Amino acid sequence: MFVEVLLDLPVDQTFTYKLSGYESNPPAFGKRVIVPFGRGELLKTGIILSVKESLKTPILNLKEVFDIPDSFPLITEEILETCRWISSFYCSSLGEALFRFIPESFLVQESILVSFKDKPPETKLTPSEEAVLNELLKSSSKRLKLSTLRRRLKIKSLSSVISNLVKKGVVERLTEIEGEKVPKEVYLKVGAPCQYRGKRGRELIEILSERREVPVKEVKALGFSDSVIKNLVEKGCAELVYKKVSLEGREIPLKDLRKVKLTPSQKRAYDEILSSDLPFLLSGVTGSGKMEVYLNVAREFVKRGKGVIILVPELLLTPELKARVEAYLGENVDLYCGKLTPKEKASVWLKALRGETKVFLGTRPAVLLPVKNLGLIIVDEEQDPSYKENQKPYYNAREVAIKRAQIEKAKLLLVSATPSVESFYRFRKGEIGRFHLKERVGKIPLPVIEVVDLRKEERRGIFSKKLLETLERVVKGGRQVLLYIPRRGFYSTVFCDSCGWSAECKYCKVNLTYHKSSHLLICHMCGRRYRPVSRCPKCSAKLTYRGYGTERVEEELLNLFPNWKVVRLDLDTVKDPISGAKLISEIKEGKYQVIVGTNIAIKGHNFPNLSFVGILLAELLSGAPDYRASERIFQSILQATGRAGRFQPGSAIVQTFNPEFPPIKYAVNYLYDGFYSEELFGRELLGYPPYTLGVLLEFQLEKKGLERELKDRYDSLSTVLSGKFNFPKLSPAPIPKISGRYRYQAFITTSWENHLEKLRELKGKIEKLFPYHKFKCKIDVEPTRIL
DNA sequence: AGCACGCCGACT
DNA sequence: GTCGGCGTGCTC
Repeated sequence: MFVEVLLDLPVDQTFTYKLSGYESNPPAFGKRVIVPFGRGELLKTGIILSVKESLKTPILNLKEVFDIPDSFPLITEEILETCRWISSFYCSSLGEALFRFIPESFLVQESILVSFKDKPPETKLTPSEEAVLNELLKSSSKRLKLSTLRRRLKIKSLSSVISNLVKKGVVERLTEIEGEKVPKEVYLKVGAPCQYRGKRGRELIEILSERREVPVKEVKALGFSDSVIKNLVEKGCAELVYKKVSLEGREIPLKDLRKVKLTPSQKRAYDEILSSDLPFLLSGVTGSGKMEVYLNVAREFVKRGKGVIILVPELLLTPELKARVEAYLGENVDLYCGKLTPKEKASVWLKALRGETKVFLGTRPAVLLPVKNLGLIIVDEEQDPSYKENQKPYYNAREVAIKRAQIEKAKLLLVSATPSVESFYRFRKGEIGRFHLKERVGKIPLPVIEVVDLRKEERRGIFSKKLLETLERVVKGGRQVLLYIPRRGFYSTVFCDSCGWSAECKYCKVNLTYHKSSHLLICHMCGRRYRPVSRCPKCSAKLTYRGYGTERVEEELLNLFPNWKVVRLDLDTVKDPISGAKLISEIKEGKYQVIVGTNIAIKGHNFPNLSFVGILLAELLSGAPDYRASERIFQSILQATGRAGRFQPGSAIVQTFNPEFPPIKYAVNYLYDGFYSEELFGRELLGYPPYTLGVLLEFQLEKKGLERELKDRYDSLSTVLSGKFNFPKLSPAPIPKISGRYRYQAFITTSWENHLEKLRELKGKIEKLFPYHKFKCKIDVEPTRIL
């Protein structure tokens, strides 16, 4: 018998292995296989793509399968097909696409141990060989993992050094599979009847006697400590049961559903979503209750026995959201995101496979969970750029969700207060349905947004007089205020007014950001720190600090109003979800009057007492001067101002030097369709996405002096593919140097016609023209960041 | 991606 | 003369 195996390699190729004697655990599509690979005795984990009784064309030197660890497939045909699309659209290999989603604890981690044979070397050893031997002698077991040696010794071709040592008979290789097989789940059940004195212990016994077996995780979630469990087990009152996870699903009874009454327009949205055959875009102003609508849709699918995936852009939102979703659906919800431990990921993956959990809430990687009977994928905040993965494969989870829903014949629901231009374009073309909720729930009016022209208005520092008056009025009225700035740091740059010099990172050539609290200049690219300077090193004029971040706003505000309670919400104060959640609940309790925050502050939180939002400089919202600048300004203004007055009328002020700029004009007047129409018109005119498909090519030079050659090769690439892609001039990347490597880039575009074929050709040509050891080339299809 | 093989310069 | 640098091609 033969199996065709997919491995985690950057090549578009599968490998065939022979096998015999697997009657008890027959090979099948989707099961894992452990196979030897390469010249050494390296073992790798692969996925079986097909099983064959015989081969049409014989292959020489076939190797034998080492092991088939599972009795069930780990992936589905649909997941594989989605990965096929990911690999062709995002220009990666199939293996790279699939193995990015499979939890790493399912894979063989390390396979070679080196052990010292305790024999004096007969021949002379090279210095590297000596070093390896010394490390082995130091270790107590005289055994080391290859990865440990690599970490400690930093020898480049370590495996050849070891091969030589093996030849010289000093060292031997041992193979060991470390990769966790199916993780075991631990359950607790009642043991021999006994008198237990502790109060908590007796409570636990009572719970256990009601159910046969309870997962230990659940017991801990109920607030029983490790020591209680340990004591009970030691006394024999309870028993631990280790179970290898099986694919038999356990039915979990529905909890009581929370009754939700939809408003008439919410009900219309709900009905349209369910009756439409198309993927659907649910848009609506902030506070219009989009979540109630989509959770009701999800509930309907759960009732029909279907699985649901809800994608959110960031983890910070999820703990609060999980409780809310569970209350709505009366279902257990599992979280899934990159931050889980490998074991947790494996466990959630298996629960999805078994159908034990039906609803999953997660970030990017959750889009390919093997949910049993998948019926619905919801992409909340679909416009969010964090759906784009910035490692290979550079996929956008929203696009993968659309593709997967199509393959699985599942419903797709995009949700956003400020949809992406791409989604609006799809709606215009009739590819997706759309419902727009125009009003807030409870007839609370949208905040009135006032534009302040900074060229005309009287100012005190960074605040206009009008903004200050409003701030005072709102705070005195006992309400909260949010001042929104899209950056962190105190002053964004250190700039000389007389000669134009600015402080930049020596290695990254990016402007440094001054951080007042640590009194340091920090490079946000590589994290290097520098001492601040007070005089310009070029012309020795006194330096002006320009731009502003959250810290400066906080300080200037406290100078004007020393008694106010001000809180900063940015990456510096919200380092992890726990501290973030704490700050957020403090804000909700009314501990602060003013919130000075970056994007973190405006994502999905509802601060009930917040009634005023100030945007200090709308121009900053563009992020970078690329073709998406207008879109980002429009979205940010509506996202930020939408935080105001969720439960009682609120207002907002947008300060700008440029009040006539279309995205500002449309946003402050809530002219959604007007903005998207004008924006689409401009994109079409200039040949930008979504009318074209954009690909960002980024070249990294492995050493200096290759610029000429790179330019020549880029020219020949553009000649070979001239009819297929539109090639601009090659330009230095916005951050031209990262850790000593020079970077160049080009944003090329093409029509959507035959795009997969053209992308395949592009990838092939690039691999030929740009040898990897000289130029690292990143192909980023539909990038979210160009500058 | 790793890894080995093979081909060139600077060292005992 | 050999050690080790990097370029090239293969992995069932």
